[in-house]
Amino acid sequence: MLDVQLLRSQIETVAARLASRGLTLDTSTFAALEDGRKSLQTRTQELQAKRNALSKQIGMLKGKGEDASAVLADVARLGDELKACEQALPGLLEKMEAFLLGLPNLPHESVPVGEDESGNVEVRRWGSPGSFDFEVRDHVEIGAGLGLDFDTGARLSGSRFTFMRGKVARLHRALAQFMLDLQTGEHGYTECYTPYIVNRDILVGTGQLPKFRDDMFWVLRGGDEQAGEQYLISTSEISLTNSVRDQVLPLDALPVKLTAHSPCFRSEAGSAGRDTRGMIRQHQFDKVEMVQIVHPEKSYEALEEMVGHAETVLQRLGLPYRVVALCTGDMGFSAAKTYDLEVWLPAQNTYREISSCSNCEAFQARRMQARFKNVNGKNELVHTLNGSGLAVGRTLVAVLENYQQADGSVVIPKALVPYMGGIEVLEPAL
RNA sequence: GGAGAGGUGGCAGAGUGGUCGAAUGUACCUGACUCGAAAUCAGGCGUAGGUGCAAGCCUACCGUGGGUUCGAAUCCCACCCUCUCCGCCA
Repeated sequence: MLDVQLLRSQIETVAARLASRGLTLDTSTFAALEDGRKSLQTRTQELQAKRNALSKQIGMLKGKGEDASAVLADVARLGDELKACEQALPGLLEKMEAFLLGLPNLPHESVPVGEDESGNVEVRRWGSPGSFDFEVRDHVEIGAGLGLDFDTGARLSGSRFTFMRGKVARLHRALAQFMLDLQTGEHGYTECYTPYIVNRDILVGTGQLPKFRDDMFWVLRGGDEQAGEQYLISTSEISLTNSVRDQVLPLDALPVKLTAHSPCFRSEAGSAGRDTRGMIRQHQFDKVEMVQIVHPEKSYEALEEMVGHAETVLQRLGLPYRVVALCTGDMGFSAAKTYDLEVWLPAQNTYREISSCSNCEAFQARRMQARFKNVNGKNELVHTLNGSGLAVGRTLVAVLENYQQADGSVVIPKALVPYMGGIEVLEPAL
């Protein structure tokens, strides 16, 4: 959420910065809401102050045993207008809140301006795509003999679900374990296990709600028709970041660095027809997520660091990738700046997103009321960052495709061998 | 699921309709005393929001949401959470 003070004082600047994201700020709606809010709120508070003062008088008079009927009559005169104000104000404040909750974050000044992904800027490349002296197969073909079973996934749950058995299932687990060990053991993140089902407010905190409800899976508790719905997390960023909501952290607690391996559930509304083959785009996938809660002055430093943490995973696995700075038009709702990591997929002959690292600045912190005590002893909003380290399913795809052999086997990257119980090559069963 | 107890400021803990945003203790900060510290003494010390150049003034907040009342931490209703015991259960 943007700082409402900023909108009040510099609406044109805000509008210009949002325009770079392709969003037209409805300044007249804001102005109308703000005018209404200001007059109604000040009037309400004025009447409340009068009522409180008169009520105190009544208390004093009655305490002394004197007649209070005159004051009582004064208070009664406030009645109707006060009641009307107190009834109208919450609705107006909610409208204002809803307006603010629907606005995306302001892009950082260093973000390249662009309309869509074609405006993204490649920052660097690592590794070079391998050459194959045979026709490369995609992960669907390679995986078929290794236990990667899309038919069963579809039979159980429909499209965009995958069933894995045997060696591929183990490889999938090995990848997650390896990533988690790396981020906790070498990069200083605290391993977490979080709920996968969360309350509505939690999604408002990180920005999935109210605007992107269609992207979520939501659930109802058995037997209780009255209970509100809860949501399956679409990333553990949600539960990790919200772990500091409504908190005032001591200065020396920063930075908080958290990581978790979790499933992620996404309805992929609006993605019909995209990446329908294979496990690039699934309704359920695993991810090792990194989250940092940092001092506002350190957040851009932390972003660079976090990108490095994600890159390390790809480097240890020997997977070629590039780092891309997303442009204003391609960034996510909550982000002020985002780097994507794109891994080389030989079967697609292109780089595909495998990690996304974002600095959300105070955007989420303001929604969550996540603060720290600054050097002056004042409460100040933290900055939050999140990044994938990495998406496990897509990493599995990348390993299968980049390490495939002519005979259909797949060499296990050295870093994973210990996690595979010493297995160095996956041989197809068929 | 059943029975009971409870949710008040960083913590502890009072407050049962009227100058209560809340006693008191403790922690913390500032000052005094001290060579320094401890002890002691004095003062300060919640959050969000509105308004104002500012000092300040004002509003809301005692688990959450409603209600009664001129006035609610206090009374009423619903819900949530925590703890204890029992049942069930991976």
